[in-house]
Amino acid sequence: MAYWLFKTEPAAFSIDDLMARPNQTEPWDGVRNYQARNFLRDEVAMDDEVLIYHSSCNEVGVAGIATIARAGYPDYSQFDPESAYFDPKSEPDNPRWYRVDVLFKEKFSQILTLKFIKKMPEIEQLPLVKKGHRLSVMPVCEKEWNALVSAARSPRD
DNA sequence: GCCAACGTTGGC
DNA sequence: GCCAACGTTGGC
Repeated sequence: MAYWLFKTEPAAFSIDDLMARPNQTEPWDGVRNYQARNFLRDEVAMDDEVLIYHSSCNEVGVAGIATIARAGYPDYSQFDPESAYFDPKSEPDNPRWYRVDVLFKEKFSQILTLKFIKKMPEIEQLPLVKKGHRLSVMPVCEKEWNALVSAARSPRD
């Protein structure tokens, strides 16, 4: 069992959108970064747990938890010329981009803000807090996962 | 909207 | 294989 953090812009897709989906499940598509792709294709596994992180919005931070309902498989949007994620250089017999399915698990009553996370002493290696990081799918170690989840569930100012 | 940091592209 | 130019990310 591994832990992850996935970023999303809530204006496009938020934890509330995931909660409202039929079966509360959604394909996590549109990831177009090779390092993130490698995680989705090779490492993210069924039943892994995922922090859903809201970026580029009013309240930047971790909004809730999802689990992996399906491990990596080709992201069909890369072959759809109508899609914003269309990639003309990707070949159907050798897909360049992968996605997973996520299942809603929990919405925190309060966003665990990036500002708060940066002040947590337990958070040392999470790529999120490194300067200039741009990774949209990243691993979270167990110690940091536990610290983040317990902070997110605790009342704070 | 700004802009620093970063990843990707493509000419050589 | 180098590296400048370009496009994107993402916090503020």
